Amino acid sequence: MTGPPPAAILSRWAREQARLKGGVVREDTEEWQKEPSFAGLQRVGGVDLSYIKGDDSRACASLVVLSYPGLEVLYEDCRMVAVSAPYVAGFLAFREVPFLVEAVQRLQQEEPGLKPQVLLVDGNGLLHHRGFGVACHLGVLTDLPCIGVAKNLLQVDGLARDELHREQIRSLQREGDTFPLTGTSGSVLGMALRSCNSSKPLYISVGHRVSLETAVRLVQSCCRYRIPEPIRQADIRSREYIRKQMCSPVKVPSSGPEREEKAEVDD
DNA sequence: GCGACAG
DNA sequence: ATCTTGTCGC
Repeated sequence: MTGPPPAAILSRWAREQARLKGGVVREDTEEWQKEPSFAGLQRVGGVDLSYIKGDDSRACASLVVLSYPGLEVLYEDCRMVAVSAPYVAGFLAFREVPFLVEAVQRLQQEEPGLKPQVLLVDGNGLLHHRGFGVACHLGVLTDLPCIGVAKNLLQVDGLARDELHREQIRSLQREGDTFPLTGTSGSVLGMALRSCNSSKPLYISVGHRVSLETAVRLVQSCCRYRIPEPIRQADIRSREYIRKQMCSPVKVPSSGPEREEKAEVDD
């Protein structure tokens, strides 16, 4: 039984986003953001969740912090989590954000000195049905500068994967080339970025406390491959964590060769 | 009404 | 997100 959630649930979620939306800041708020080469920026974070093929209840949430501009991993946190909310386009935050907030809180408590100065988030920020994607959601809840990095275009406000869009993608010749994602409403919701020699661009949008211009430049400067290193490392580590877990011994609760020393608690 | 729809 | 091997190229 994997049907779409009741409209009432989605409505409640939408209201929750509307409540939080007032907290989004779309301008640069840190000094390093105003420096030509981001002088003063030393740590960039990345978050991601990886799922198990046949299991829609568990996933691995990971948070990594990389040095900047060296892009070496300084901190890693992978943890199995019990996902409850289903995946519904436009409501990704409700599925993934709780575990990411927990990871950020753990980091603040255990290694406060490694707190990232900016976080790259898998998904969109302002480029969203209600102008409040997962990158905004996480940004408001943690008050960390956040940037939305999506691998596919979310079709919203007239934006579509149509022939015009494909033509615009073809126009991105060199890495670093971009074109604005302007909705029917007239506002620029994000930017398509050719982050490397891949014909497939990244879709960058403001999450929290970062301007779109800074977001694009920063993501570009974190790319060794198409996916910016912080997100790529979080992705690699979370799927590796799951791969190992699937090779580990299976625990069977009520059967098995040896189950005799168990002191059964009967009423 | 139907289809499209980040991860 | 995940299912999936080799393979062509720098």
